[in-house]
Order: sequence, then C-alpha cells, then structure tokens
Amino acid sequence: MSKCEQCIVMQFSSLKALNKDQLVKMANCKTSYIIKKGETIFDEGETINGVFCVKGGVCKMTKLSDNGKDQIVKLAKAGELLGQRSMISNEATNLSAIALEDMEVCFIPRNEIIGFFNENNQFSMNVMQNICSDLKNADDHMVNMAQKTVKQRLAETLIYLEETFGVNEDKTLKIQLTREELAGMIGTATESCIRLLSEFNKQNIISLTGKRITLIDKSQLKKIS
Amino acid sequence: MSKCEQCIVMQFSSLKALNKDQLVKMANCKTSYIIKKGETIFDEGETINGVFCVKGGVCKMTKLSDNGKDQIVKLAKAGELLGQRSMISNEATNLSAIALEDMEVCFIPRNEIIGFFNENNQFSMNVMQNICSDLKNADDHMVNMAQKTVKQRLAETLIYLEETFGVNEDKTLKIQLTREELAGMIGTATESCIRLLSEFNKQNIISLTGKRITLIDKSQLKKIS
DNA sequence: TTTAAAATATGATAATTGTCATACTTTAAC
DNA sequence: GTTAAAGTATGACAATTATCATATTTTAAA
Repeated sequence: MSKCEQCIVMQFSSLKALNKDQLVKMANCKTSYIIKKGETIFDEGETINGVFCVKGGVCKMTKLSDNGKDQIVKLAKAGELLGQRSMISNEATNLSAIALEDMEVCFIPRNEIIGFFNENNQFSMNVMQNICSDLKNADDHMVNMAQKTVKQRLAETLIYLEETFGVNEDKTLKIQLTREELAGMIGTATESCIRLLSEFNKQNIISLTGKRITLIDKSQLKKIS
Repeated sequence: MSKCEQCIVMQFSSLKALNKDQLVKMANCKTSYIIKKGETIFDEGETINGVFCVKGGVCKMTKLSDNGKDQIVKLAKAGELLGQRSMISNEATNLSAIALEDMEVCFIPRNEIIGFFNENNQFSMNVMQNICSDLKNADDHMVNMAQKTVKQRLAETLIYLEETFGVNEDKTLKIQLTREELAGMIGTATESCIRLLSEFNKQNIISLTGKRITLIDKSQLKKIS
C-alpha cells in the first residue's frame, strides 16, 4: 500500500486540496490496480461505488450508441477521477472506461470521497470545477458533432490529440488510437475516417507511417477545423 | 421585492435546501426581471457574476457554431438556475439564454450563492447533482448527434418535447418552436427539418396545423428514434 | 517462420443531408 | 384591414457520408 502523499497525481488532481490526515486516511482504504491495454476498468451501467484515480496511462470513456458503435466521449489521463459524476448522482456509470495503454489506477470508495466532500470545501469545489469543465467540453463537443463536417472534426481531433498527449521523438502522435477508435471519437464510420486521413496524407497535411500519424501542416489543419 | 420563501420554484429547485434565514437573505439581494419572448437573458461569453433562477417560462440555451448557426444545447424551465456552471468555474458563460416564452427570472449575485455553498452542504450537493445531470444529458446528446441520423434525432426530440413540456387541450405540443429552432435542436438545416416533418405528416405519424405539431403515433416515433 | 486474424486501405455505389431557388402562408406592425 | 416581414414548404441539385466489397498490410499467435 503506497502513500497517497507521495503520488505524483497529487500535484494536479482535485485531491491536492486534501490535507495530510485525509491523504493518510485515503491511502488506507484505496486499492491499487494495474490495468493492461485493452482491459476494461468499468462498464457503462455498472455501479462502482467509488472513483478511480488515474495514476498513469490513458483510457477512453465510451458510450455504446443504439446502432452498436462505441462513441468515445472523452479521453482521461493521469490526475483524473473516473466515475465522479455517477458517484455524486449516486447512479450507475453512464460511460465505460477502457485502457488505451497500460495503466495504474487506484480505487477510492464512495464513502471516503463523500466524507472529504463534507469536511473540505476546497476539495468539493475542485471536483465541482472538474465536472463543470467536463460539461463545458461536452457542450462544445455536442455543437461540433451537430454542426461540423467529419473533415472538420477530424482536423480538430488531430490537433487536440497532439496538444493533449504530445508527440514522440519522431514527431508521431504519442497516443495510439486505431482508426476505428479515431472514428469513434469524431463520430463517423471507420472507412470515412481512413479515407480522410488518406486525403490529408496526399495533401501533405499529415503523414502516415503504418498506423502512426504525424501532423505536418498544423495551420492548415486549424484552417480546416 | 417578493419573498423567496413563497416562490413556487422553491419546491423543485436546488434552492429548496436553503433554510428560512438564507431565503430571506436571498430575497434581499435578488433582482426580479420580466423577460419578453425573444429577449436575451445573457449572451455566450458574457460575465454574469451570478445565476438566474427561472420562475416561469422556458428559454433556450444556445451556442453559436463556427458556421454561424445557433445550436440549442438545452431548454430550461422553471426551477432551473442558469449560469451555474460559469459561476462555479468563475468563467464567462459558454451559452446564451434566450426566452422562448415570456419569462420571470430572478438574478442572484455570485457572492450570495457561493456563501450558501459553504454553509449548506445539501444545497451545494443539489447544485452539483444538477450539473451532473446536465453532464450526463450532454454526453447522451453528443452520442446521438454523432451516431444517429437526422430523422432519428427529430423523432427523439419530438417525444422529448411532448414529455417535458406537455400538450395543449387540442393535443398540439405546448412548447412553441420555430422550424429553425427545432432544426437548431437536432442539429440540421431548417429545410431538412421541415422536409422530415412533412414526411412524418404524410405517414400520419404526426400532424401539422400551421406551425403547431401534434404527435399521433408515438410508438412509431419511438421505433424510429 | 509461417499463418491466421486484425487493421488499414480503396473502389463502387447508395443513402443522407445541405444548399440554393422559389412559392406559399402566417404573423405582426402600421 | 393592408402590407411587409418572417416563417413554412417544396423542388432540383450537389456534397457529404455510409455501406458493402475487396485488396493489402500489419500484428500476433502457433
């Protein structure tokens, strides 16, 4: 059982508002997990009774649409608490969380978090602000889905992926998404996504090396989006 | 200056958690407004420094997309607090609020609400749950926008409008949206929206009397959506 | 290393949706 | 009431996107 105090996550998660005693208390009741790439942390509709704190790695938060396709609603990385919304609403989760890379996560039971909520205003304010930020992003995302073309959404998403997750030494996007997952983010058919990537590639806006993507002309991507 | 204690809104808004003293305090610092149909309560990007409590009437919460169309992100009715998110994030609003009917709203300054936040856990929990509910809806909405056809979205929206705002004695939808607004809700061109309404009309799934809409075959609408 | 499975890629085609033009109808202002 | 403006409706056409088929490449397992 590692100490929460020393966890790097404490620097940028809402948990940073907790004091030493609270962190010790949390360390005593948390459970740590190693999640392998592709494994599910929890499924849409599951009752999880707590939150998962992401220590490392990235996961996709997806929702199964009626037509059977997985829509990626957001990507979550270190410092994020998964299941905040359902914990506060006291409901089952509305999204599934699936690891895109090997991950380290800690589970913190609901009671513990709710306790911190009541005794630590700054902490509850932090959580609230996270949720508000999610809400704002969801609104923006919704409007983009409704009003932008697939091409615009792809361009925007590529920029988002580079800005959020960075690039490797060879300039390729660090985050590894399959074409199907990328299509699931922008809300289109996998073939349409592949076709547009090819088109961007031919126009020298991006380059494709196997499944890896490199952004070449970012200003052009921004113009498109 | 009317008393907040006696306001009908207190029965179903998050403010119901406030005690008598707090309600009196709120009544003393609130400002009441009558908003005419079509008038703007606040604009996207505005800093409002407080929340608007809807006492009566319905408004649309919209976001201007890059292509110049107004997307309706949600409809708000009595009991809702407008501007909660931006108040908590301490940011400008990300949505505009425009009255669809004549409205009564009260403005409550930010400081007041934040004060209640700190002294009344149940109140802050209520607000949080509202925002969580908005977030869940936004996620659902996003997936629908991304994965469903315009026809499916229209069918779903018609059912939502009837369930949420009810019908008149003649069975027509109580809420009055122009075709342009309806198109703005489902995220499509006005003409496409009109065309699909005509199609539903011809198939006897709905009936159109001027701008008024009556749902005839709801089970069919559900099947479509 | 070989081989099967999965992922990527591309073509052909159909379905959906948007855009522009135009006509008709309702609404609201004078 | 008249009239202009706004809203509703429909046609024609173009653009976008999905679907199905199939080939190629990559990945992972035996």
